[in-house]
Amino acid sequence: MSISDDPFDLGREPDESPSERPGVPVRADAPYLRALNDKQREAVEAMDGPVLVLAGAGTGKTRVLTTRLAHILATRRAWPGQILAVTFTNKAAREMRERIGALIGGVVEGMQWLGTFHSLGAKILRRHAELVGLKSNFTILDTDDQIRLIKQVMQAENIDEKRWPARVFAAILDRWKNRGWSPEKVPASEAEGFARGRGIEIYKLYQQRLKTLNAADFGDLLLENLRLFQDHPDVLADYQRRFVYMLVDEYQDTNVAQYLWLRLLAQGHKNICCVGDDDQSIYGWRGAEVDNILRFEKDFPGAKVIRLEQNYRSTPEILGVASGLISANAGRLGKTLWTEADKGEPVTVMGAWDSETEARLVGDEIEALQSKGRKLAEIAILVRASFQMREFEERFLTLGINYRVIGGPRFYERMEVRDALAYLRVIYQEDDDLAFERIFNKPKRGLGDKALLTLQTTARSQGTSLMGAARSLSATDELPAKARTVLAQLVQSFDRWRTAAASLNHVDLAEMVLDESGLTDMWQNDRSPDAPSRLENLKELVRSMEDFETLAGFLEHVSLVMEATEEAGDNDKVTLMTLHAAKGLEFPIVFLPGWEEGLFPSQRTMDENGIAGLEEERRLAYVGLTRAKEKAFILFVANRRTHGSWQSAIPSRFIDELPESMIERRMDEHSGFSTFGTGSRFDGQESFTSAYESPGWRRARAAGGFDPRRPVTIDENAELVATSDPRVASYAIGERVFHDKFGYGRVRRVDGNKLTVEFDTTGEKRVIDSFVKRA
DNA sequence: GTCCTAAATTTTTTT
DNA sequence: AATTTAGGAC
Repeated sequence: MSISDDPFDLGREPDESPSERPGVPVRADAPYLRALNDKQREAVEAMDGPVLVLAGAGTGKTRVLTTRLAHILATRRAWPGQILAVTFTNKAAREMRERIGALIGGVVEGMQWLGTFHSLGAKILRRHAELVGLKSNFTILDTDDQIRLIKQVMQAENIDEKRWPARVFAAILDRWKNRGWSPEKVPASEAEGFARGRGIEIYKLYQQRLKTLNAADFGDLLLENLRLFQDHPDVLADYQRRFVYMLVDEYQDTNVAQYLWLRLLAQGHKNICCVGDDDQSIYGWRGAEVDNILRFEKDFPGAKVIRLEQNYRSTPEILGVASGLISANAGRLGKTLWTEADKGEPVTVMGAWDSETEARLVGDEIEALQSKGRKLAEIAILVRASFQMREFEERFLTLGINYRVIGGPRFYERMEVRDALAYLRVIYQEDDDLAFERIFNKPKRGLGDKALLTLQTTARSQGTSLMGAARSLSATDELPAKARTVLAQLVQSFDRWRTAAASLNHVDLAEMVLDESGLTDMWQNDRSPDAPSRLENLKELVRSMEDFETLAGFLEHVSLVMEATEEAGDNDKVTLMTLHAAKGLEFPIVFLPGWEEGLFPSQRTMDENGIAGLEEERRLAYVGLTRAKEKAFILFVANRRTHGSWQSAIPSRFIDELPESMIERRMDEHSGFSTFGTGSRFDGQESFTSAYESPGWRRARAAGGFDPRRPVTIDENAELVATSDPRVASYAIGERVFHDKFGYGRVRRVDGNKLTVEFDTTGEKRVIDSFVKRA
């Protein structure tokens, strides 16, 4: 086999040593290199040995990553199949694939090792599944399955679920796995807190159950890789040889398990390039260790560290405000972002009376921007927590502003979709008891807890799966005749579907299963108002399967990606999402609402992680600000509703940390603040500050000795709250009303301030009277 | 075994 | 406030 002239030739053995492919000198004026600045270029051309690129927000990180990949390929230092490129999210992986594709064309198809940690971990695990006690078609459990399984284990161990909830243990287990701890490695001190120190025991039993179910959870995708590499050095050596170059995106977000995985794999060629920004580390709650980035030079001796500090995204004002904010953090590697961009507008800080007003202000501002010719697609609203989205949605519906929510409730998590998927999972992998359990009486077949218990006992005594137990039980008389018949029918159906799966394509199979299982009928006969949309979702599920070659591929996608394929049509819409979801994106105009103590920074994070938690929140604020290219708005309110009751709030400490010279403070005149202050913001700087000194807030501070971390519920404000909520006269039964979200409807029942309304489109709902208007 | 009512829980962020 | 879960009645 001779080396082809085409540097992107795919027909190469991936195991060739790099020496067989001498690098081809690339002209210094190669177009893709010319487009880079000096630092970026240095990062692209530093090919040998470990490299750490500290890339500040907006400094062209993705461009460096993709160009570096293209450069490796163009200089023939490695074939596409010899490059491991790993990202944190599916979105990032997709984007990288697209951008490399744009740079080098179809060769990107050969990059079979570009993906998220989890998808690559799963890929490797499937290849060697038998070495860790799994079969290659193992199921990947999601959090829901995981909790159900933990619950079962704990039940069998007679652990009081009330006292020690399974979901709590799931979180602990997740943390352990993120740290790379197998049951033997969990320090005893860690396990003391849960179920009188029986945590490790539960962990072990849980892992045993996973093996019998032929399943792995998210953490296992990496942990089992580590075990595989440790127990089978030959397998590890193979991958070490294979991955000539390694690239890691968002390195600051890696957890210990991922770090160990990378370190093992990098020992071969040692050509590992990690790109990250310690100031954008926002996943500590999920096990990310900023330490990984801080100790890079220690772990990879001789590492070259390159800093990217020229920002191409934002105005000097936005950059200045963001830098000023983040400088309040202590543990940083330290970078100074600079820009050549022209002076822009200051960052606007706005206060509002309550969250409803906040949404109104943003809505008004958006309409103003629109009339200035800005597109809705240029605007994003980034919130700390998804519950904040509701009020914006309602406001936008009223104003007729188109919007899109990123990361809302996920398609594959809907009940009806999960049920359908469970059928497919059982067909594909018969030992998937969790899926079997989910649907063995869905639609209702007259099988219940008793039948399940018998199945489980039989399965355990025979050492088989529930399906196996069902099979043998249909031949004995342990179950009542009726249940036995029904069960036998179910087993028969699955046998039939499995046979069909061999010859039928997976889309037709899914249609057949939906039809014959009775799931479709079940929803067709359902009279509840959301039944039609559930049916529609099932259709959509079948449609989405068409994008995949095989059932296996589809199921893998569902468990690893969890998001439906994006809807077509790039309409002009405002984007509404969480700050976490916004990382890596940019928008000309960004709104950052909800900057109040307790919400942002989040009380819970501070309670759980103290100063470290606070610093992570601050980084989150930094991420939010640096998403903006031209203009950023920060908002806070004096009153926010949590769990139904109004709570007064004080502005986030982050607002005090913004450099005064680059911000503009603006009060909403109808917010109620203006009545406290000496005047509106428009005649001077100090009036705003005096709003902080308003009687309400002064009392708020006095009340709790001013603990800024804990918003105080102030009774003195009660009457003010009441005035913001004008009493609406009660409605009469039969009256026509209008609701922002549900549209027109007719009042059916009145319960104090709660109305039962039959909405024309969405059916009967219970709503609060102040949420509807007379039609 | 199914259906209804009462109570508990939720609001962080996600592979 | 709204949704999910548990328990009890039928």
